[in-house]
Amino acid sequence: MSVTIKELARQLNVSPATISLALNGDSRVAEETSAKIKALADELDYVPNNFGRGLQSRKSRLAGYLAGSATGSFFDLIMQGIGETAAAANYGLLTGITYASGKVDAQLKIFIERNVDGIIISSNYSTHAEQFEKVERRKVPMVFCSTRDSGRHPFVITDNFKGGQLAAGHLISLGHRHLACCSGNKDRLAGNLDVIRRHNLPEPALFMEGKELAVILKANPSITGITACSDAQAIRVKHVIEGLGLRIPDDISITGFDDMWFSNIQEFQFTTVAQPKEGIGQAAMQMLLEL
Amino acid sequence: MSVTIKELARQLNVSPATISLALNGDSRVAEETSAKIKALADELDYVPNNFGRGLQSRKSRLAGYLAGSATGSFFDLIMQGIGETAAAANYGLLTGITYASGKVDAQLKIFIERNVDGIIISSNYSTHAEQFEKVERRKVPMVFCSTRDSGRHPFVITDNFKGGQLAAGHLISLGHRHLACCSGNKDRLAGNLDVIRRHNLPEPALFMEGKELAVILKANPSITGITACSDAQAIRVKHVIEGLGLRIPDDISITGFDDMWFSNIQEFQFTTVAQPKEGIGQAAMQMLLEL
DNA sequence: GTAATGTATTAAAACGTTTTAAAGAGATTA
DNA sequence: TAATCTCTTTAAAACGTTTTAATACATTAC
Repeated sequence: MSVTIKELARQLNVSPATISLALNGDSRVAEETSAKIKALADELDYVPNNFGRGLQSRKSRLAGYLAGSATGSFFDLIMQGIGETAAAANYGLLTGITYASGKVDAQLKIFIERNVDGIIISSNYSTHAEQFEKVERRKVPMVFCSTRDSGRHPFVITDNFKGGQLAAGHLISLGHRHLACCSGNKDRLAGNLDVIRRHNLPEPALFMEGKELAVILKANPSITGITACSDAQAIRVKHVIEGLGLRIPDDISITGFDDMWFSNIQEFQFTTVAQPKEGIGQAAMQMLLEL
Repeated sequence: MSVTIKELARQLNVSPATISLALNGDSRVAEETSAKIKALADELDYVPNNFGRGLQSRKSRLAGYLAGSATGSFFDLIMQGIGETAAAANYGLLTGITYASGKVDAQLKIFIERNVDGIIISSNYSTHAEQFEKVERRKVPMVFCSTRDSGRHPFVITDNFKGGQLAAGHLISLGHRHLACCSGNKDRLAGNLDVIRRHNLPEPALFMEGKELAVILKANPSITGITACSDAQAIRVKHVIEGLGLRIPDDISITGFDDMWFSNIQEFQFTTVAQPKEGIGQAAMQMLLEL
């Protein structure tokens, strides 16, 4: 039973309308009255009731974030970025972790029922096209985040091509001439190849997983640099290499691709291409706010 | 401009009250009428407006989760557990990541303004006692999660003593007789000691960080088992050991303590004491629901 | 045939805010 | 003195739901 506008009005012998106007900084209300009202509101720790307010304004000042998983330290930082930007704009962030895709529907329903003003989605459009169309029909703005979408919605993603360029470029600048590249991400690989070709270096060997890599390394001792396509893979690669009796970074250098918070544990001894995950989240939320 | 109860009422030539009762499964409304109403609601994709509803019921069906950080892969799984349980109960989960403690206040305010029905907190009570007292005064239920609190609130934490017993017990069962134990967590260390003494084994060496450990290991070659007090530390310990020319697990075994999702990457070659983080989150949310 | 009981529906109020149009009080101008 | 203007305040309606007490009608009991 918290204090309401009516209560303030009663205590100050003034109408509820005046209270509302004053607290919203409307210039029509006299300086003196306004000051009195704000003082009392402060004293009684008045907090506007979002139900009443929302009913009128049709805005919940709530955003939803739908992610497949909270773990893997990828989405979490993105979420942190989103949350930060949301909070700065006085928005609450409703999160839906749908590690099982059967829950997408349920989560979206929860979002809709709470009248979220917009939704950020880190999940493929196509996988849940039907559900997302339902959201569209309700005219709830959506922004896709670190996923490409149907083309109808704004989205924010990492520039993987550039990331690939950075990774290969780093190894080349260390003096490596012959590389092995993970072919797991098309754009990153394209970035790798672009730089390698610009430097007129030999075509890199391509691999997908550890076993394959071991074979390649044995057959091509000239390979001294490896671009993994995630940090998790970099760790596996490191293990394979050590298993072959080679040392890092003396014999071979590795680059990862920033998907984990722990890649800055220096003991891992590999360089990673940073993804500005918080920045991605911030950008996504900013976009949403502008809709 | 979505469809409202009034619209349904208009189309069916029935009063809004009847619609409300029918959709809430009140037994007073006739079977036939109820069926008709539900059918139309379905067809028009009616979703009750939470503002109107909340205004009346004073319930938002929203819970808040306040955590210091989304990263480190500790809170994220807890959050997942909370979110899962919340969703199952048709609750939305509002998350506040306050990596900078200056934001605790702002986040709590956002929660309060959205009329959350309860808050789960993974943060020390004492650090923000003043803010939490404000929440208490508003009679918003709080549950503390993986943190001990003032004593006035329910809380859920891992049984660290038992975890310590498990870690030391595991090493002993592998045949290790002389251990080094991390003294970073009081309860876990007590668990370690308890098991060691029960087995009448020599007192373990205590350490806090890597450098210290290196000295200890050089001085005590009989030490072959190490209990680290987190997985992150286990990795650092591993690096120290390898730096001394010892091999894992041939020469020395390590146990970690589950704080990261990646401890199941088998290349790390250490055993970790699992914390049921999702379970912790689920339990916390369950508690909150019961308040 | 009247009264008591039961069933299905509804009118109206309430929840807390914002907004619009109007009212009231002075001051200024015609 | 009346008409106009400015400045401040307010009454009332609206937003969408739930709930309470009332109503209308049919059935059963006496």
